[in-house]
Amino acid sequence: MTVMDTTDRKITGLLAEDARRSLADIGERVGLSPSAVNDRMRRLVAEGAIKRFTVDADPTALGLSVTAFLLVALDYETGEEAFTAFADGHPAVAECHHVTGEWSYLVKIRVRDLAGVEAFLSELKARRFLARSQTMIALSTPTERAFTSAEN
Amino acid sequence: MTVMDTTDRKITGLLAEDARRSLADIGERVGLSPSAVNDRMRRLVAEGAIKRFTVDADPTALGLSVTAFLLVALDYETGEEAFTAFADGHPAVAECHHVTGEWSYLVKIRVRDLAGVEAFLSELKARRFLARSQTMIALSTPTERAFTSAEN
DNA sequence: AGTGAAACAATAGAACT
DNA sequence: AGTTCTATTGTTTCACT
Repeated sequence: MTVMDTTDRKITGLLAEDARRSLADIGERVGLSPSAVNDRMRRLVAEGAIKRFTVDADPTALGLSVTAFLLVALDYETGEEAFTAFADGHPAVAECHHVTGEWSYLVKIRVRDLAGVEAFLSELKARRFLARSQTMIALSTPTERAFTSAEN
Repeated sequence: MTVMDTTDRKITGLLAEDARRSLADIGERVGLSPSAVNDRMRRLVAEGAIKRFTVDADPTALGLSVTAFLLVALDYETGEEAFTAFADGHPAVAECHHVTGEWSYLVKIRVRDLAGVEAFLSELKARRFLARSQTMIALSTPTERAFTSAEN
């Protein structure tokens, strides 16, 4: 992957804020013509630096009122691949990270209600993935952004 | 907030997959004219069901190679508001959730390198937010999606 | 709420530096 | 890599149902 220059980063940042900005608008802010911005955007998408154009939807409006995090230690019998394939294919799974420390995986799920959390745990148990697990329900989430700036 | 009907949910889902679809394209898929889709989209944005149009950027391409999760128990002296305000204002913080269980907050950060994790922890310590904490570094993340379907 | 048409704005491509 | 010009495509508004 080619490294992004400052202009690429500005463009990506502007799009992260508002992906409906016109090429002319972005061009003005970064000092390029609309066509040049278009070329760069295509390149960023082709290279995978921009994975996709999407909307930030309020999960609650979609009927997904509960966010929960599961710390899981996999059963020794379980192949990691079987678990990650299951997680990736499951509609409730928003994120699945292989992490350092006491636990193997941190899984973030979004479900309708607490019964949805229970159902998800039951699925994991039924498939014998779990050696042990710990569940944290999000009571509130003061911050949740798709984009993190690179100022650090 | 008005409840979303099936068409609204379809539109939101289509936009989450690809926010650059034309009104005509979306209209065909949901059985409406471009104008009607436009009306609904405006309403969804106005109501906050669609929070914004954005891009899903690869953090690595932006120079943020490390994702880490911090479980934090706040110091008794710390006001929760002071902590959430700090987290929300910090550029490294991608998510901050108030959670049930042994820990008060789960914080997801994205930083350049491991030194960035250490720097963030130092900041928390310097501000005397921490009673105790636990850090998990993401070794790999098999799944990370902005959008979770409502099929559960 | 939705349609269809016309006016307007944005994007994509070509020719060129 | 970038610019400008233009054809094509997409969006917005409005009168009407």
